[in-house]
Amino acid sequence: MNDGPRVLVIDDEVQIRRFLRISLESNGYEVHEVATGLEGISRAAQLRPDLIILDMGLPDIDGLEVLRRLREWTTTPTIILSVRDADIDKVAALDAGADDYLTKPFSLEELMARMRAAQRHFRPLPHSHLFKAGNVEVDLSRRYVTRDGEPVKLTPTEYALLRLLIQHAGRVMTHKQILREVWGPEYVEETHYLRVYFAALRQKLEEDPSLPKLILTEPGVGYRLVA
Amino acid sequence: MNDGPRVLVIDDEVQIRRFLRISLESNGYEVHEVATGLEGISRAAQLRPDLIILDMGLPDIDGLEVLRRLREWTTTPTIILSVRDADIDKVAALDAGADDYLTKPFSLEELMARMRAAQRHFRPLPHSHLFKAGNVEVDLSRRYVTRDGEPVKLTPTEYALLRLLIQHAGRVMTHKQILREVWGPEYVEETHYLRVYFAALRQKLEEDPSLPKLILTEPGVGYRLVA
DNA sequence: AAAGACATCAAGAAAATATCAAGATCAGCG
DNA sequence: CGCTGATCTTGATATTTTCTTGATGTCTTT
Repeated sequence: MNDGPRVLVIDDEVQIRRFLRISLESNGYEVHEVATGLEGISRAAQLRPDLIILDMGLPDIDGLEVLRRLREWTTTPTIILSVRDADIDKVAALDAGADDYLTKPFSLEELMARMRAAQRHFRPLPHSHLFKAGNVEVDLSRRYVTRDGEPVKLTPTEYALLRLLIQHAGRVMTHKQILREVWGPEYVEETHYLRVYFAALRQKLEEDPSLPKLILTEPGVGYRLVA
Repeated sequence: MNDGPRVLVIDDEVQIRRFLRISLESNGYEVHEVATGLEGISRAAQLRPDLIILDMGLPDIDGLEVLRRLREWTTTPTIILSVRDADIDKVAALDAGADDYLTKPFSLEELMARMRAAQRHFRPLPHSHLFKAGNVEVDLSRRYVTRDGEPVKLTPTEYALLRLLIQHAGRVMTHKQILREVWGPEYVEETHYLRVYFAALRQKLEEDPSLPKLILTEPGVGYRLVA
């Protein structure tokens, strides 16, 4: 399993690591494990996990200290495992930035539910990816195109074409590249499509479609979108 | 005290409410309390608390149902209190969108630490429980829809569809996204459902259903609700 | 001036969407 | 238990949009 969310387990007990590896991997997680706090910190930096499971009783440095050091640079959701059930320990861990605190022994079901809950908090805000050139604006995250502030309607193919150009803005894309990306490898000879669809795009986006300033033709080579 | 974070306590036991009010107010929280689930939902909409503490055993509707109804329109951090310690209850609550789950009796210290942890997660989303566009208004907290001030009756599926669009107002939702969210992952191919139900929604909400101004079709892609 | 590459326009084909209505299912109720 | 009304599902058909294709015109280079 190396497709699901990446989990970093920091625990010195082999049995716990083994148990978590088997259980979580069979539930679609990609599990990485280390036995010490220092390893944990460096592994977290390198791995950029989606979730950290941190045992409080580590051989080298205190779990609380590991958590503090992690929180200096990352907000990755972190769930604490501990044998200690006292309030004061829970309070200390949560206030140091833990997202949740489970007392050993814990049930796998509860751990996984709390993992899902912790992960929900981490959803990165839907930053809208904006492209702007001249009087044309494209919001790739919303699939929304405007010209002079007015919404522009594009067909699926037109939009796919425009998006490809934006992703390579400023650079020339050859006929073959474009055809392969938008229509598929079996269409690389259909250069006529390009003429038809670029004409349509210019019609919808250019001030004067016969004197394009945004979508430029590179004769004999391909097309280019100004950056 | 009416300056700190606003907390809404939904619990039918007077002693618990009293205890929480005194304890939390003396720690700088602004505490509001209700005794039933339905009150809780409407109070949450009106008050916009920073945090909700929800008891699972309520006299009118099940706590889990209250949580689900809250999660239809708000992501306010919500901590569950319950007498039940079984995994299955915890898992159900956390998967329904709870941020944390405490078993009674609990310690005030731990509760407050978990409250602080839960609040850290809160990223206020630009969601309101009221949606308005054109002559249509939707109150998500009451599941109440009006057109020109007149109540509109929607079937459960129609409402689920509308709610999804509202939660993503202004951006295109693809056919698959909609089908997965409203009908479930096994329905992602049933694009015909979309036609039928969008027709019904337009019939009920649009001025002229054949010239929709609210629910727009993006051919080949999906649908979009105007923002 | 001719050839090759590109642009434009338009019409038929294909795909996607809208509409209408009948059968199936389900929940509440006498 | 069967009835009733509401909702969901399914199918048939109409309408709209998009894709594909061909014909024709223009520009540039040699």
